[in-house]
Amino acid sequence: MRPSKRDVVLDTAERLFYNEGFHATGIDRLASEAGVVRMTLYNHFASKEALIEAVLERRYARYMDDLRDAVAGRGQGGAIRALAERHCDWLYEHSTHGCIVIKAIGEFEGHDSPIAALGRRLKHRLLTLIAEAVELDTGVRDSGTSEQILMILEGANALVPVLGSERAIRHVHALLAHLRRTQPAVAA
Amino acid sequence: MRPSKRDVVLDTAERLFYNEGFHATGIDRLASEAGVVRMTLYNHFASKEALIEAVLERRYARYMDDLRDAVAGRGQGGAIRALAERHCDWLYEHSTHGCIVIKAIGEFEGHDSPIAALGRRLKHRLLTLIAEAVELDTGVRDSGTSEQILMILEGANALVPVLGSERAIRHVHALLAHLRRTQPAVAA
DNA sequence: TAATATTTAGACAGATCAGTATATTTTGGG
DNA sequence: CCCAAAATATACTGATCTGTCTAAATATTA
Repeated sequence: MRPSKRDVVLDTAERLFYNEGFHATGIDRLASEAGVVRMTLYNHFASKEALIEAVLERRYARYMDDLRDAVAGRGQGGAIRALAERHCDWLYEHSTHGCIVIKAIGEFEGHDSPIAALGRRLKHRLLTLIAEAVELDTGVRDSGTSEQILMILEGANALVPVLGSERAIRHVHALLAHLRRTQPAVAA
Repeated sequence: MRPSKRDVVLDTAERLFYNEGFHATGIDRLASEAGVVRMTLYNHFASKEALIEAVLERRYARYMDDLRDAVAGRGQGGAIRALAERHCDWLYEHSTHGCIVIKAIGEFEGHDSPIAALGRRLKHRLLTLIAEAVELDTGVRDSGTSEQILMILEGANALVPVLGSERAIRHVHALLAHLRRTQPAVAA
């Protein structure tokens, strides 16, 4: 059973939106690259906006499921490291242009678009996931530490296009090591 | 002597590009908001691309001059903190939507546009400035630490639209404190 | 095979996009 | 005041944008 047209459209949209930007990717180009006619696209998605939202939700669900898998099982003293390592894997394999959600917020926050609102919601979900990992790891719910870890991961996302994945990943581990050394509760 | 049309165009372009995005801001809208006719704009800038580049260079020159001013004079054991504090001031006052250079890279890196190349160049210049501050502060040229500081600042930029300026700023100081505590050479 | 759902082809809409040509008016400096 | 530079108004390209309509062709499924 070959993939449904809907999935092909989503795959192509994710690739183009991520690689070339949301405004820069036109519907015609998108449909053409997906090997689909424009009406098929509009048959599955009400508008370009709806398609963008679907892409963001699907990609981020995949990403967060990966993080959850990495954290699962890891009890005290390993959850944070496992989460960070999985994030770095994702960085290396799928995020050579930074974070698609940050890019979406950047392109759409001006007009308080629902896309930007969705982007912020997704980041808050990620923050919740990190907070759960922190609690699992240290036994303490510490929103400050959680937000600092998120900040490190976002810094890495932003710097991938500037420094490359390898250096960004190395610095994630270095900064987390600093966190661990000064906050023994977060130690590995 | 009132500001030249060229400056008015640059000011308006900076505001619109930053608040609403580069692709999302059309030349007509831009000229109209600047109180200028489209031909005046093209009289001063060869193309929209050239205008974007001029905006990025001008804004980032202002930002980096601010950082340089903050570092100047601060010798051993204070340069990094001064730089970070000035960055946070900038965050609070001018960067409520994150960093314009990151946004530009995000919108244009797909087509290896000269705009994205300029963005990366500007970030490398910032990295150089940070490395000089680190050397001034600790006496040692440490590119790893410099890149980690840059990563913290970029993480803060990215999270301003998600967490707000106040929390982003607080976490910059917290993360730098962790750096200082584990690397005594970077101590304040 | 027959009924149904999906996909296609292709034209069309109205808006906006970046950029140009030209002729007129306004402005500022000597 | 005069001249040159700057800014204006206006019309024009040709391309692209998102989104819609309809009718024919193709798949799927019962």
